[in-house]
Amino acid sequence: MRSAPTILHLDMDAFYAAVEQASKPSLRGKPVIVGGLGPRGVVATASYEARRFGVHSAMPTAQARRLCPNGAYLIPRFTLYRAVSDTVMALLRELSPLVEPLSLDEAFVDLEAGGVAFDARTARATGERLRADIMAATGLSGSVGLAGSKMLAKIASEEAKPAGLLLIEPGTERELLAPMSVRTLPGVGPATGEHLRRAGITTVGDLAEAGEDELVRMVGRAHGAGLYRMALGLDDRPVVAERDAKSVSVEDTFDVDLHDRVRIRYEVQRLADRCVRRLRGSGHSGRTIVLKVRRYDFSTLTRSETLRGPTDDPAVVREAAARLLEAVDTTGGVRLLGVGVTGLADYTQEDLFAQADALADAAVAGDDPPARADGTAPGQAVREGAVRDGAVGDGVATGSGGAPGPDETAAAGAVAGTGALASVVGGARQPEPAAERHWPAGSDVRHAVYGPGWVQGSGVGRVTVRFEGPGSPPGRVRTFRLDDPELEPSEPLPLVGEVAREEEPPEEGPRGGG
DNA sequence: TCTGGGGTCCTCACCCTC
DNA sequence: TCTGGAGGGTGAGGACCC
Repeated sequence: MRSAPTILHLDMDAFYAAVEQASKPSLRGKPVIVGGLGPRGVVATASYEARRFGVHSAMPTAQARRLCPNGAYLIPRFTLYRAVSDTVMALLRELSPLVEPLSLDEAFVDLEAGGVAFDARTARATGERLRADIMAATGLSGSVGLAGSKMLAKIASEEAKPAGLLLIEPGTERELLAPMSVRTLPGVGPATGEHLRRAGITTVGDLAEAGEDELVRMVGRAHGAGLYRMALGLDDRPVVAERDAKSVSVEDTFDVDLHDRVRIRYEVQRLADRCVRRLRGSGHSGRTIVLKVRRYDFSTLTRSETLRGPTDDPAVVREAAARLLEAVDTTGGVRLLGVGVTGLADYTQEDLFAQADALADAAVAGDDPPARADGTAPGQAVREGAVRDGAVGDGVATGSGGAPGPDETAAAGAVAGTGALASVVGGARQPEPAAERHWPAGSDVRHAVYGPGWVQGSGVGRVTVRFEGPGSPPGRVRTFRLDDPELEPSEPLPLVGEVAREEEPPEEGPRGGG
């Protein structure tokens, strides 16, 4: 615990939704919900306007739609969020070399290590300047908490929301914390909160009064001791700039439960490949392979297998995942499958995917994907978008605000999400000749005549586009055929500063175009 | 129409070795 | 040779976070 408030916690306000409002002028001041749009999607972020209707993070999107039927429901655009986040993190690194990002929209900064704050006054001035700099650079607001420890700085930024700054003077912690709910403390979620409530402990003050022994008895050694220290306002965790990843995993929730064992095996193989791609992308190999299965009743089980040594060989991970699957009863249906690797080590081998592809090309008939549950030809809808970009929600953002198109309906029983499609016929990928293009709500597009815009909704063979950008006034809406050749997916426009370069040919969009 | 995705950390059970 | 405890590795699951 430091004697000066030199730990800063920044939390961007309703980040994803705020970025969407900044880039889509017609949504400013309106309820915006970003998340999975499929039947099993959940809300990632809701704008403050949407929160007034009771919509919040982690709520099923279907429930959000009932509470706020007139909100704008958009898929997440992680490429843009990452770019904005990079800008914000760069501003934080100007304050100190010790910056610990927690996510795209949150970070701790050790101001003392940057030599910019030694007392409350300079810390506060630094925080205010940071908020102004972020607003100037991105057009977005963030909340700042300042305190002598990470826990208190985080609590302070939460209390300061939205668009505020709160400094907790060292020495006032216990008094400040005492009346707060136990749920304020990091690590106290619904289960622990309920556990404590049943014992009559509802505030941080109650926690401190209960004593360490009692808390350890109730919630376990590590958690109990940690809770007691936090209740006293004690937290000496340092700000850590770099953290090593401990595991890599991918998972998909399916719009409709899978029952066909052959299909389930096939999905596990695909997930294993995606997982290894990500593993290799991060420069790691790993020793323990984990299979995750969530069944029709939402019960979740994991099975794992530890190898003799670390691997990043897709064939090895595929085989291990397949072995693990054999030990799992999937009767009744499966709503989610996941494959992960833990026990990471720092190395990768040669491009084993290229080798595997070469082998597959040489023996085309050897590894046919299974027939789809709806009876269509094997492998007609293999999602490529997910492989290219492991974005959250890729597997769940099926709906697009309107009625599902024919392809969506056809795929519903087989493939969650209908991103860019490619054919795999007899093992060789071919272009999808007749695939209907998919326009997820919120995605960026460019029209040859009307310029840049975003998809407001699609369905019944039509896509509705609003033509506007971050710097423009609210734009007009136009409707096109789904296969309009003048409409293309495009990259997001920057929020502030750099003027969009007109008429530069758009690169292949993150969701492809078929 | 309930409940995503990618993580971390902790606890407990079980097995094996010393 | 048998037994019991300590401790590490492994596997499974729960809770939590953003």
